[in-house]
Amino acid sequence: MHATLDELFSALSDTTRRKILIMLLEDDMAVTDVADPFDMSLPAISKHLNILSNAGLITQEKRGRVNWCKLEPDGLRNASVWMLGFGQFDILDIESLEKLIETHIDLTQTT
Amino acid sequence: MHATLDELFSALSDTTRRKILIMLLEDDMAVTDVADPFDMSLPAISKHLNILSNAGLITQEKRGRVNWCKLEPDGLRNASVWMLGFGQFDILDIESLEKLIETHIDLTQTT
DNA sequence: TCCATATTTAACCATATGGTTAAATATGGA
DNA sequence: TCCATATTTAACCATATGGTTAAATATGGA
Repeated sequence: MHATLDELFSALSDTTRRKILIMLLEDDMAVTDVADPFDMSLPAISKHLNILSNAGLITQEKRGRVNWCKLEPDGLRNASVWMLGFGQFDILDIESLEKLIETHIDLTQTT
Repeated sequence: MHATLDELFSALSDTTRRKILIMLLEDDMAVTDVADPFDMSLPAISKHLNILSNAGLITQEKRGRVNWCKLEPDGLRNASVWMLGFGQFDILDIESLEKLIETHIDLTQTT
């Protein structure tokens, strides 16, 4: 269940897989629909989805014939934590970060 | 000069390379000294350092016989930005994030 | 029952990756 | 000048990665 950092960063190191993640940010999708925008065979996409699953970045739930792919938001946590520990916040522009957090708090408080 | 996200995440996907980055967080180091704690040949380390260079995560400066390796703090920026865009801040614990920022501001203001 | 749809598995292939050892290169210093 | 030190380059190797096509599998629906 615990994906390693190797698996995580490795999963993120492919453009196709990052695109898939961004697509899934929008909504859950069936494998065939994930594959649609790519100029690549279905088995290739299927493999990419497996890699994302093993990295803990998505989960797949089979309902009937359809395998629904769902983003696993916790998946990035370990990579994020590593970057935090590494000191990414010395790098990022602090103002935009604070804005982001305010936005987040707003969103949290309206729930 | 511009490392791709593929190169960046790929460079981060190896434990040896992540360890090297953490070592360089401490101080600049010669190639031989970087290699020392690893149970691996010098050419292997040399290759890893090249990968880190190409990913923009370190720079190397040759002074005399010695090739000094230096962390490139901007290197992580693109990866960080991608993760931000991806919405990592919905994931992370906001309180600890705020503490981090306060710490950062303190550090910034004492300079 | 039988065909269509959704997806995975199997077998394969070319190239990339991460390591090795041996040799080459370049600088420092006696 | 000549040896030691620091590092890279070359040639090689086994395994991983990212793709392919063909076949298998499983469910849905007429």
